[in-house]
Amino acid sequence: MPDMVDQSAVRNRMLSSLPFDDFEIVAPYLEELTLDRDYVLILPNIPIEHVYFVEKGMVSVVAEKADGRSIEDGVYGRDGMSGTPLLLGSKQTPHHHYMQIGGSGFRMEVPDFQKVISQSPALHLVLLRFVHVFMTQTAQTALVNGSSIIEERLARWVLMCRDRLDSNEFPITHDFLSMMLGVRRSSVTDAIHLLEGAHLIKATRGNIQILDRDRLERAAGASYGVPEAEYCRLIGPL
Amino acid sequence: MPDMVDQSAVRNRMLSSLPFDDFEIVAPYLEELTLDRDYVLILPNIPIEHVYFVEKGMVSVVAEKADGRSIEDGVYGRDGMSGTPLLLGSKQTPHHHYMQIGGSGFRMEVPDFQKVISQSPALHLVLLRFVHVFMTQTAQTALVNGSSIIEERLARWVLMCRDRLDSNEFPITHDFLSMMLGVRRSSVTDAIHLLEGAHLIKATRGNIQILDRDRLERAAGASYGVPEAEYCRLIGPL
DNA sequence: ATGCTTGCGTACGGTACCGCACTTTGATTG
DNA sequence: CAATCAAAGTGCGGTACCGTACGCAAGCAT
Repeated sequence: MPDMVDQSAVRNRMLSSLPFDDFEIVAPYLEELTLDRDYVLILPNIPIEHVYFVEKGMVSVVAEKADGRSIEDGVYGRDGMSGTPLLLGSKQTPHHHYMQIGGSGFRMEVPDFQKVISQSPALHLVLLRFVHVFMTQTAQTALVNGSSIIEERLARWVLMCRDRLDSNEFPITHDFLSMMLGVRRSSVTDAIHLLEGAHLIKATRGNIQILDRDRLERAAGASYGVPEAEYCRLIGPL
Repeated sequence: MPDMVDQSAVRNRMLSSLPFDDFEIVAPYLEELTLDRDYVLILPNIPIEHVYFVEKGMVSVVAEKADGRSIEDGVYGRDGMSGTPLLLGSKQTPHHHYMQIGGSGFRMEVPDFQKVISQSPALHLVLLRFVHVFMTQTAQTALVNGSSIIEERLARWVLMCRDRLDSNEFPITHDFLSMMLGVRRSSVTDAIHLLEGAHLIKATRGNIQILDRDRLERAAGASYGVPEAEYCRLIGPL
């Protein structure tokens, strides 16, 4: 058995929120690893081999159309887990999961995960609740993709990023943001300039820094908040 | 105990796909009822009291923004069930579920549902799989809302409707479609005229009829198909 | 220093869709 | 059959965003 992970040092909410007895069931199967940017957690339509509990960094969940266009459905980091389809009777998913912001985490082989789930109802429950919240997030993405201007959607994305990292600053290029939001790269540049002009963020080459979180939230308007409230209600503060 | 429902007459896929022994567990709690257009199955942020198994008709799942704008996240009919949050450790959801096309179905009180779920792993599994497919549908909605023109999205919507009703014709107004797609009412009118011009559909007052399903699917392009394939893979043909 | 690559600023014509509003038509009701 | 209302047709100016593309600058390797 590998060295036991110390729960008090764990940042992932799915793991840190467990009663100690449940954590002890899970811990022996956790393998720690670094998760560099672009690391693929799940390939579309391929059976999942490992589930990942992110400690640092952020994952993008991306849906791809047959014509090559793609867009981000949602993001997660230490607030969740990869591999939720396994809880829903599917070994795979049509979506791509990869590290958008590099970091680190734990992973577990799927057979071990299935065993652990059956032994720890507490873990099973919190993971199902995460599924519910993530569905809410995806629904909110559908909503804002259809009804909000780019500036608001960008503000929402930056806030979601902030919630999952513990930093007001993170590395991201306009090019990647344009893929996430499903818009032109130069439209992202324009939207960034608008938020910068209002002194809400500061952008440098490959980097975005939040200057005023409260006013950024106001800039996001009704785009931001619903899934976040649902997370608090069911799982706890992030 | 009410009269037992005859499984062979049941059209809802969640119920009709069950082994007979499992169906017998479920059946005693089913209450048959008509579901008129606009009937509300789930109110946002209010505890769910009944779960519904639709037999005929179609449900819209709608997300609302604080600023009043709303958009459809997905639809279901005899392919699914209302009340999936209950499977995910939540008694409520931020979304609105109501009959978009009137019909009929069964309902069950939530405490009975919880009991039935624990007694029938087969039902539990197929419902979880439906959750997975519905997530895929919502993700696809996010994708097309952000990257497809209205004409394609309309074609997708009509096809999804066709899949869930057994008719090539169904009652729907441009006004409702505009709320579902999150666009202007007159933009819907324009898109309908385009599809009509290509002889794919025929629209009359408050009504849409499909003339050529195959070519309509081609008109929907990459917008249509991914969640539908996932349903077939995990649950079966619809 | 020199080149090379990647990320960003900027421009221009084009278009899909918007908000608003007025008209016309079809169904329903008294 | 007239009155009424909901549904659909139509028009017009406006704008958010697109596709494309070209130049510049920051960082990296040689």
